[in-house]
Amino acid sequence: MQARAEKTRSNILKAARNLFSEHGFAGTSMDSIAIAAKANKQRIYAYFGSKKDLFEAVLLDVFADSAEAFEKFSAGIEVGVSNITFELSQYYQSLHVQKPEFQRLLTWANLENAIDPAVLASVRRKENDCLRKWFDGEQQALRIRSGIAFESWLLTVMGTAYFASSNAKTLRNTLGESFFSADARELRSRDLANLFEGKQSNSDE
Amino acid sequence: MQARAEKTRSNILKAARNLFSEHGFAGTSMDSIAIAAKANKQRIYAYFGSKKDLFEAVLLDVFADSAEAFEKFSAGIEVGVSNITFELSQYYQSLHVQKPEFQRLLTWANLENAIDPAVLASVRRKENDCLRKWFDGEQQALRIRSGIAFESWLLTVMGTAYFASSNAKTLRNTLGESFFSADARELRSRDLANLFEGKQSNSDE
DNA sequence: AAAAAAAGAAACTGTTTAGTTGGTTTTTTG
DNA sequence: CAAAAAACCAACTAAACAGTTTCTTTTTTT
Repeated sequence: MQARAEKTRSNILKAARNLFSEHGFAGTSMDSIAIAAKANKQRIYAYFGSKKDLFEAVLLDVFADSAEAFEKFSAGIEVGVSNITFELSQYYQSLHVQKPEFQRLLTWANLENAIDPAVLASVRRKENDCLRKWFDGEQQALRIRSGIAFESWLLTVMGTAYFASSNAKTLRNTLGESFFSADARELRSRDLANLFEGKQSNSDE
Repeated sequence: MQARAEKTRSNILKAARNLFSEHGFAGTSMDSIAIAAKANKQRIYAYFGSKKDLFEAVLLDVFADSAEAFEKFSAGIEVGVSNITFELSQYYQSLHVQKPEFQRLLTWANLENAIDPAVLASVRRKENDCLRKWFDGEQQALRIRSGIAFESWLLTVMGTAYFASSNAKTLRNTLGESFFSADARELRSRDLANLFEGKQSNSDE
């Protein structure tokens, strides 16, 4: 494939990512993608085969970007020094703010059943293993309280970030605009870190 | 409106709710709704005007059901006796399991920008006020630790339930099937309650 | 300059879609 | 039973859609 062809392909992929993330699979037409990519509709079919295949290609592209972002993030983490819960919460929250199309696309794909579990597994595995290792280490070092399951921790940190972004309109209305400032985000990350911090309070019930 | 007409209208609304929640606004055709409702397509337009209007009617219907469910839940809460965090977490999680179309429809509507903020505000206000009252009371009674913002608490409890349901396919893959058992849900609720319980650990940093 | 790869323009097929219309049948109600 | 409300049937319009085809133009490579 020549350089020009590569450029056209990537233009199409980028346009498709924008439009699919904005309007979903059913809500996006191939014509609109061609126009947005400033390319010929024929080229889309030449490079991607079908609308469905194009959507999958977009998903894979997003997965790759998402994995790359996590690589960068994890490279900056100093185990034993960084507050993992705080940093992770900040990371997920800022990801949702800076790359909203990641979450939108994933959400569309989830709703539309467009995610191939096998593909996803291989993508998530690496990130998940890293997180589990961190969590176990922190919990053993008593920097994360005992008696809390990894799944609860992960779900809480990812879930709050995801929920805040996914239901932004709802929350803006009930909790106010200030809810979405960087300061408010940091406060939430700190609250989360605080919750999971240190030893156990009382285990029996 | 006669009884028969009422029945037809409600059949259409129910079919529309199912299909919209399954395939989204763009992914659902009026013909398919008519067939599912075992009604004439014309009747849909007679009762609801347009596809968009029908979608909004479905949303309002879901909001009403959702508010009713919360009413029932809150009636069973004994302030000072129940563990609010635990009960609320259980409530939201079971709601997502038992009425998955609530969350699916809300998610579609969020993605498709189909929610009228003004309408939503009035719906959420009541529930939100109740939750805030509960939270403040519990925090003052030292049953929820101090130094944690209401928003963090709410986001955590609602967010984890929402995230687990929204990304079920993803999580089933990375965390396994057992993640979705009633026992696992209860464990998560208990973990959450545990996190927010009691006094403060250490506030300065 | 010649050959080949890449891209464009534009019309086309066949299907699906939202929404409409007009005539007929069924059900309810007075 | 008769009027009126409710529902059905089925064909229709006009636009949008995924995907194809044919032919021409531009760009790159040798």
